[in-house]
Amino acid sequence: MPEGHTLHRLADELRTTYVGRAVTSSSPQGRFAAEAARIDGHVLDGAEAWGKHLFVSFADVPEQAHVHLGLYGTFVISPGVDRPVVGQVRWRLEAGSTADLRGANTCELLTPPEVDARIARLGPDPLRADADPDRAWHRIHRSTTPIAALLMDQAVLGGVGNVYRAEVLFRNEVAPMTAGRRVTHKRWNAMWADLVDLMRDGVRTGRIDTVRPEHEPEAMGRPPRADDHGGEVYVYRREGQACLVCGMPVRRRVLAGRNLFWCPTCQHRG
DNA sequence: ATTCTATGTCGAA
DNA sequence: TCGACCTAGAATA
Repeated sequence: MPEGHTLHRLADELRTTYVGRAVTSSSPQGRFAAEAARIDGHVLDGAEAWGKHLFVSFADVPEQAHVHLGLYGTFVISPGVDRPVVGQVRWRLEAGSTADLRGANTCELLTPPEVDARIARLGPDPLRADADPDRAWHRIHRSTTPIAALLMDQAVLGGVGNVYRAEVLFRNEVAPMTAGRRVTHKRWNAMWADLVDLMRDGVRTGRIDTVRPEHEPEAMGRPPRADDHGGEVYVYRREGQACLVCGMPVRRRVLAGRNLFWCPTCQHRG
């Protein structure tokens, strides 16, 4: 479930579990074997997320491990060591606990300049205290690209994925195909503040929950739903189902190769 | 047994 | 805009 909150949560978990400890590093699957061996036995001294990218550093190893989970990668930490390898484990870290990386789009060692270059290509990340929303605004307010596409562009904003994109547009009543230049500065600031709240909540809970209390099914006199993607949402993957606010069927279209979900009635603003 | 799908990104056409 | 790629579980046959 990799949007930015997943990576920040993972960085926190890696620090808590391993910082200051010498780790065993291996690549059971083999595709990260030479790199894993360079790390083996070194003390993990940092883990940090920038958008959907994770960087892990080790004492006396100049390079950092750079991980991107892609669409379906996972990095799962379990108690204990010497656990049986299940499936394709690209990278395994062990020190009291075992962290198994599977299905990652990217797992590589980068030199410090390469790390800096990778981070420099990312827009501001709502989960980072040093993020500047005006950097994103600068790109948005001069663009003819739909705001729904701009939100997904990692050079505009770091860490927002398909769920947060759909949900922040709904919560701010913004029509997804509105050109960036038609979005007001005030509305952008509200969307940014909303992303900060939603994504921080996501880091805390490990889920994406965006439904306000007054729209919870119980509050609306309906039975609770069980979304299968780890959270309660207004529109994401709810095509054809009734909007939780107005009851109109939620719509779907493909935009830039990704499914976009929205309520045509509630989302009317630019 | 095979196909499909997924909260992502890149590069070729 | 499209296919390729990383993997596993669900859906379909």
